[in-house]
Amino acid sequence: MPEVETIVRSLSPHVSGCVFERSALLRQSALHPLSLPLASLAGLCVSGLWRRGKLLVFDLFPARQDAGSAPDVMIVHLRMTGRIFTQSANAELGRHTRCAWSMRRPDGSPFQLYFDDARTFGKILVSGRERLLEWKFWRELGPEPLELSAEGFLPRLDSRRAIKACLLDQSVIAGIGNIYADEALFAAGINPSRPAASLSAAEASRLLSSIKNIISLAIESKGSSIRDYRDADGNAGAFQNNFYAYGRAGKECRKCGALLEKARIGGRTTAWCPNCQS
DNA sequence: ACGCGTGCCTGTTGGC
DNA sequence: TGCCAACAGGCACGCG
Repeated sequence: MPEVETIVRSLSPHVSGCVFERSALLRQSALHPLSLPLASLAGLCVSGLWRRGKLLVFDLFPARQDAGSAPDVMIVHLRMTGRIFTQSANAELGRHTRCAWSMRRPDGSPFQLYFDDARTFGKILVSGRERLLEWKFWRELGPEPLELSAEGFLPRLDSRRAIKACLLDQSVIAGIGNIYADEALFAAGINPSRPAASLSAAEASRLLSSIKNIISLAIESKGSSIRDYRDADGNAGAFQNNFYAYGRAGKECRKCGALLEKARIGGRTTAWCPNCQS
């Protein structure tokens, strides 16, 4: 999510106020099954770019004659290896380019918007706002962590699942991936295997504070670049240098020196300090 | 209703 | 050096 937030900030100046002309879908599976055809974007203007959880949302200005049937939003989910960036109008496609949009700036100059995705997990969804509610994932997406209160968070943890699994569940809380789940649990001193419902109100409050703190710091660092992630200008993030838990299994804890442990929790590789997290 | 395991997908890594 | 299995992970889906 800090990566998506960084992409919103870096891509927005390049696409805001620009108009879609042609779309080239190079990999059919990149289009979400609920999406309208990409051809429906033609003539629409990007009136804003924002983020909801890990989803990148393009607001589309209904500038066409047939505005009644025109989509008013395009959502891009980059998943792990997706990248989105602008290119010159005559640029060649990359090996992993899944979609390319020909666009025009307010001054009339042409350019392209590329969606590259090596592992092809990412999705594009063009839709009207009402139709969007047919998308279960969107409908049930949990609250934004930075806007969530401790009182709102606690009842969402009423589950026998491991707290780590709950943090990764986008309907519990939006935007937390494997990296930030491990980091937040470490910062809060909470063992990732604990049943979510076993957390006291004080612990849940501490965890939420840690989530907000970690996410804010990661956004300030422009995200974490393990390997693939780059922002819309091609820049890597720096938060990977601040990891205490993620990817550090078998290494010494940066706080107490104990060896970090590793297990699969919530279906994901998890690292934690057996001494600092209980 | 809930919680868990598996599949999707391809580039990278590490063991033999 | 080359080969290949394991691994990375966000989410959909099916099972018990």
